[in-house]
Amino acid sequence: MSKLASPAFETPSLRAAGMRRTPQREAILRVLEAGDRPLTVEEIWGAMAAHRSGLPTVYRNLERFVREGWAESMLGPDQVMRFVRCHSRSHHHHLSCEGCGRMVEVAGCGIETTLSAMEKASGFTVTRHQLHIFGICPTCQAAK
Amino acid sequence: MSKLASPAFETPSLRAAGMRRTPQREAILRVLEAGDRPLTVEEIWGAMAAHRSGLPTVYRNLERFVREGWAESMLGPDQVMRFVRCHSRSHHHHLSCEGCGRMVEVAGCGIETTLSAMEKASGFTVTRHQLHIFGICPTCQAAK
DNA sequence: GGGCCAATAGAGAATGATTTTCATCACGGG
DNA sequence: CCCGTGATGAAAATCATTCTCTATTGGCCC
Repeated sequence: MSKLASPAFETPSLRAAGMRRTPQREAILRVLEAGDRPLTVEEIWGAMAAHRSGLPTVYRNLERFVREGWAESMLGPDQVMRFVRCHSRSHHHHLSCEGCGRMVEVAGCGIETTLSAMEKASGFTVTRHQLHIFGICPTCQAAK
Repeated sequence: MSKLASPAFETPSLRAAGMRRTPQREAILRVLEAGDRPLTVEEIWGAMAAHRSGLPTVYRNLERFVREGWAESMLGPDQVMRFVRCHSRSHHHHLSCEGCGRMVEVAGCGIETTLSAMEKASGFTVTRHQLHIFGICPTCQAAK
């Protein structure tokens, strides 16, 4: 436990992605990491306490993280944009609770066959898809 | 073919939905009906030529139409909100071309089994889902 | 370890889509 | 044909997001 203690939660690879390692970026990632539900820009900004930065910086970086596939943005039923950290960069979908907003990531995707059927029927070449699933989480079901 | 000729394209049922039948509403629906791709509010507004109305009216009515399930809103990759007429009020999904923006509606949905698998795995009770599929339409594929 | 340069952050203003306000208007039941 | 209520229009207000421009700073090089 010397002063050489490892950086614990080493940021994925800001560097590897060609980005400089700044305290703001690490703070944003940390906040996203801690959130168990999609967060608005203001929520993320407000949670950055120590490293409070300018909103433009939050916007700029979130945009970049989304581009890198580290986070995903989604427009909820309330028309507000929210961001979540993608724990997996491989194919997955999000399942969010209409009660508390909490969200879980569902690995994989079982709709490939559906998609290929659609391709055949329409003549389109499918390039990508977004699937957002809404429901009530176990906790909210119990609270009901 | 008397002067009693049916109102041709009778609006779905503005009245039945508790809405008054106004020229603005009919114009908006007509524009949506004619569009073969998601349209922005400004595009819809601009296409209302004869019945030019105020932008707030377009917004108000689109919101209502979406609520009634007659249209659907979607945020494209360019972050602009667009609206499409749902030809079917039954379950369906949209497949849009990343080349020209044209969109087709795919009847049905083959992901029920996937969803129920997710329900079991997560403990959530799934209430609804959104699936947006992107691809290249036959025309754009040929043009390539 | 210090210096350099491009990348990045900050502040504040600008932008622009969407919404609100409120007075006027018109659909449609009686 | 009249009235009450819901709808529209015009203009202003909102407010999230973006832009501009300058000051910082990360981190590769020597």
